[in-house]
Parts: sequence; structure tokens; C-alpha cells
Amino acid sequence: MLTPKQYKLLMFVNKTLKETGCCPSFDEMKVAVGLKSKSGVYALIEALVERGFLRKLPHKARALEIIRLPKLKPSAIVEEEKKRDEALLNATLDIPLYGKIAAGTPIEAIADESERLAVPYEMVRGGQFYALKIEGDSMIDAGILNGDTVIIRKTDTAQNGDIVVALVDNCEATLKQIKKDGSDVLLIPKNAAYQTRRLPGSRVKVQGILSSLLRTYH
Amino acid sequence: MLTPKQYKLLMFVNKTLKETGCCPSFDEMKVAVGLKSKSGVYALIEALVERGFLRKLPHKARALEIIRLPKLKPSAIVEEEKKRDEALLNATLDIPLYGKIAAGTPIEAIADESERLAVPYEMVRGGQFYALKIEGDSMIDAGILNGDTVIIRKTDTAQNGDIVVALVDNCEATLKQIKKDGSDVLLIPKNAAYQTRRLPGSRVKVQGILSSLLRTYH
DNA sequence: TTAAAAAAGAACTAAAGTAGAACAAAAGGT
DNA sequence: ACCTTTTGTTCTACTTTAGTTCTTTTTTAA
Repeated sequence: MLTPKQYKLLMFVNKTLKETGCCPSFDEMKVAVGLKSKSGVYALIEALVERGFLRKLPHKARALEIIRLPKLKPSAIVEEEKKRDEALLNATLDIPLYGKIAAGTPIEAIADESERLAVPYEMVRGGQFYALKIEGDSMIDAGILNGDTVIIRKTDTAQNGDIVVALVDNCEATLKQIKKDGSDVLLIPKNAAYQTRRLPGSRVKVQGILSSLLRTYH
Repeated sequence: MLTPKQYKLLMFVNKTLKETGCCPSFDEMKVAVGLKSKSGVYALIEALVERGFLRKLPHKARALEIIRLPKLKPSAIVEEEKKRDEALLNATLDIPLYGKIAAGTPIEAIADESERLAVPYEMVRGGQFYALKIEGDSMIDAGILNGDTVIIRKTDTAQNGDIVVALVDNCEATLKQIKKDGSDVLLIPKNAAYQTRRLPGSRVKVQGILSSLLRTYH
């Protein structure tokens, strides 16, 4: 609808009208839009009148009226769209999102490959990882809540005190703190309401150790 | 109804008019729709005029007007957008990582723009976000530990019970659960060892609400 | 393969922007 | 009322930018 110069001038007239209450002269507009001659301003004003943005009161000086302004989109929306474009720059890695794992009473085993989770590359660098959805509150005192997603690095060894995914008797998987006690292994929930389990080392396999945690609110 | 090229051009003209207030030239449209010659743009414009989507002010440059927009997108465009959305799910967004925020005794205010953090796109969809490093243990019973990174969605309003970044007296920022009590505001730490603070509403500004949480082990 | 549609490119025409000057009309002060 | 200053209008000449038309090439689909 408008050329850039026309738009610039219209905005200047609008701003001046609002700020000072009186209309700028052609010479003032001339400097505002960066021209050296009034004739150019005249042409721009004529164009704006013709397009219905301005009205000139005939035979009057400094007597322009704004009829309408081009309606611009709120800049917040523009920013949002820019953000989306930038988003494509950074990559993530998809890791398998296995079903829910009981952080309370052990329930489900690890299986399935269908669902995947995109996580920032830095969180899953150097190693093989998978994600689990936490169900239950047995690790609540370690700040691991029901519904949290934990990212596990695959490994079959762990240090004393690590929080690990432990597979018991090849059938139940659970997330617990692990400690060795002689030939036995302690699986320690982090919740006073739960009991530590003591098992012979032969019945417990480490399937990975806790690497990071994601939580979404609402 | 419209070909994909026509649709794309119409959307570009519409967007340009709304964002800048002035009409794009044929050369600008040419690059926007990925053509190398203006003549192609000309044909597209003619088609859009003929179909009643655009009006050309005769014998004027940069003088297109949108008459209406199509209610249906061409299916090729729909496909393209689907792909784009899928790509976004596998992308991260960089959000500003402001300094540490005290979850214990309030210490530092929010400032700085230098550090940034890459987070999965889904975690920061629809809004403006920033990240904070938690320092202290005042929110430990909400599963928010010392050293955790929280992602905050900018907003100045919160529901009763939300965990928010609260700015007290314009100088100290803190992460707490918020509750309204008459004209007062309660800032509730989630740790029995800490005291709830009661402040007049006028001294507290909400700077964002807790949206998600990241934790890295080791 | 071939016919039709889309795109590229060049050439041309038209409009917009620039500048300067001359002049006419309005505004302001005395 | 008068004169002076400010402001607006018109004209010419020219440059740059933009729009149109045409021919050739490429792409696409039948």
C-alpha cells in the first residue's frame, strides 16, 4: 500500500501531531525524511492523501489530519516468529523413552523402543542413554518426584552411593541408590516411608546410572 | 483454490504490510518466494488479483492491498508446515541463563544476558523464558535442589500456589511458592527449616513462574 | 516424447524519489 | 491595512527504483 518513504513521513506526521499537537511544516518534514527540497515532501503528501491516510484542510498552512494508520502486528508476535526460525539452528539427540519405572514398588521392566525423547546434545554426550518416566515417590528425598523424566547412562557398573537403574532377578527394574555390603547389595529408596532392600549381588544387575533429570510443571 | 506459490506470496505480502506498514516491491517478493525473475511474481500477482485476494492501485508502485485471505491452505503448504513442526521438536532453543538465584536467603537480583542455555523446544514453547541456577536448599521439599537449573516463563501474574520468581523491593529475587492473603503476599519456602515471609503485595513483583527443571548428576 | 505450464532474462515503460528555483498563499506582527 | 516571514504549490530536469511485456529456457506432467 505505501512506499517506505511515504510510511516514514506518515509516521513522522503522526508522531509530531501527537507530541506537539501541531502539524509539522513541509520544511520540517523535509529534514525528518532526509530530503533537501520541499517538492519531494509535497509529492509524498499528495500520495498519502490519495491513498486515504491524510486529509489536507484546503487553503491552510500546517493543516494535515491523519485519517488512518496502517495497522501493524504487535511486535511480540513478530518476535515469536523469529524465535521459531532460530530454533532450527541447535540440534538435539533423540534417545529412547522407555515406559514408566517404579520409583516406589518395582513394577515394570525395561522394554519397548517406540517412544523417543529429544534432549539437548550436551546432556547426552559420550555414552549411550535412555530416558525413563518416574512413577512413585520412593526417591522423593533425592528430589526425584513422581512424573519426572530421568536420563540414564547405560553402564553395568556403579560406584557406591550412585543412583542406578537396578534390575532384580531379571524381571523388575527400579531406580534406587546402590551400596555394596560384602557380597550383598543394598537398594536404598530415598524416602523414609520405604524400606531398604538387601539382596545378594547375584540377583541385581545395574542397567545404568542416573545422569540427569527433567521436570515439567503444569 | 490457490497454488502453493500464490499462497506463499499472498502470505508474504500480508506479513510485510502488517509488520512494516509498507508494500513490498516485486524484487522483494521475488526473493521471498524464491524466484529469480520479477516476471514470475508479476504472473502470481495477476492471478491473485484475478481471484480477488489482492487489489492493485493502478499506475502506482508498491501499492498492493489485501482484500481477503484464503480460509484454506493449499495442501502442499500444510505438508511443509508439518515437516517444519516436526523439525522443531528435534531442536533446542537458546534461552538466557541468568546468574544464580537464591532458593535460601535471597541474594542476587536478575541481570546479565551473556550466558545462554540450550533446552528442548517443547519445554519453551509459547512464551518468553529464561533459566536460573538454584543456590540453596529452601525449596528442597518441592524437589528443587541446590545446583538445579530451573526454566522460568516470563509473566507478571501467578495463580495461588504457583512457584514463582518473586522480586522483593525491586532488589532481591527469590524462587518461592506464592500465596495471596488479603492484600499481603506469602512467599513460602518448601523446607521446614525456613520461615514463610509475609509481605504487602506492593513490595512483591512476580517475574515469572516455574516452568520446568533440569538437573545434571556428577 | 511432447505439449503445457512455470520460470528466467532482457528490454522497455512508468512511477517514485531528488533537487532547485520561482512563485503564490497564509500567518504573524506592527 | 501593510509588510515580512513562513509555508505551500508548481515546474523542470534528472536519477533511481519499480512494474510490464516479451522472448527464450527450463520444468512438469500427460
